[in-house]
Amino acid sequence: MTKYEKEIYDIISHSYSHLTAEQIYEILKKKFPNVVLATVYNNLNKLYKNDFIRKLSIEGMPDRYDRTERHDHIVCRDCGKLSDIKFEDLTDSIKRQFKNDFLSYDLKVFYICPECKKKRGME
Amino acid sequence: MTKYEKEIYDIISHSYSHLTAEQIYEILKKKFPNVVLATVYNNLNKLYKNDFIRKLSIEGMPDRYDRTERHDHIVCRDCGKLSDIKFEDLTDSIKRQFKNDFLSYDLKVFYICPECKKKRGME
DNA sequence: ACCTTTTTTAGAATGTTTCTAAAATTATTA
DNA sequence: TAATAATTTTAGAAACATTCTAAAAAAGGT
Repeated sequence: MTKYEKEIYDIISHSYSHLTAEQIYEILKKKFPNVVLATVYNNLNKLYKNDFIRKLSIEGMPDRYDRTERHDHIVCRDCGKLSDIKFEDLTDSIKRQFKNDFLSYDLKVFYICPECKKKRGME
Repeated sequence: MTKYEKEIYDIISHSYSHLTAEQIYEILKKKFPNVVLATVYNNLNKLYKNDFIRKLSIEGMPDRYDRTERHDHIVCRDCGKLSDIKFEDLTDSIKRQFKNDFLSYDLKVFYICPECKKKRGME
């Protein structure tokens, strides 16, 4: 792992906030003021390809990067707010159906977060 | 529902191929040569907000639109190819955990499709 | 030290999606 | 039905995220 790859990996694996490339870049700049956004993307892609990090695509927002430790997500359908949840582990069940022939899975539960419920006027 | 909203809804609900906005636009143009891509986006957003269609965000590809009928997806981690699968229904299970307070969920299973396996040289 | 490979940089380019303001259409009301 | 209001569509610009390209810098190997 190169310097930046390691740094970016550390940022993601110690964060619980599903950072965007831009946010990672901002964090990295504090320590390495000369680093460039393309470097962040390069290393994110490399880390993702090698399964060191997860990549989350939420409809209508930039991609977010996450630690690989098994957990699921709940997403507000109105504002896109993303939080961690831990739902039952489906690995074995999926393995059974696909005869081990899968890498990972991604479960997203959609809801309306309390703030957006207020906005919508549905208490 | 307006004319285009209805047309777009029909295209999506009769298709099993997870169309992009661009693809829907191309289909629509055959019947309405003057329609414009922004109209497609407007109506897709409206349909999505009102829960008439699903929206699928796959890492590194344009959003895709899908019928709401319950089913899941399997995605090739290398090329992004998307196919329908039907995994056990998790609705009740999630309902139990979230006390009915959720709208829907989205399960994506990642794998390497046969073509990409060949490319990678892993038969 | 020299050559090779990999990584980073800088900035342009690409692709998707949203935005804006005007025009067209549809619905409402008098 | 004419007048007005509200909604939808258009056209094109703009925004935003991400990738690409070529050169420079850094790291690795002999």
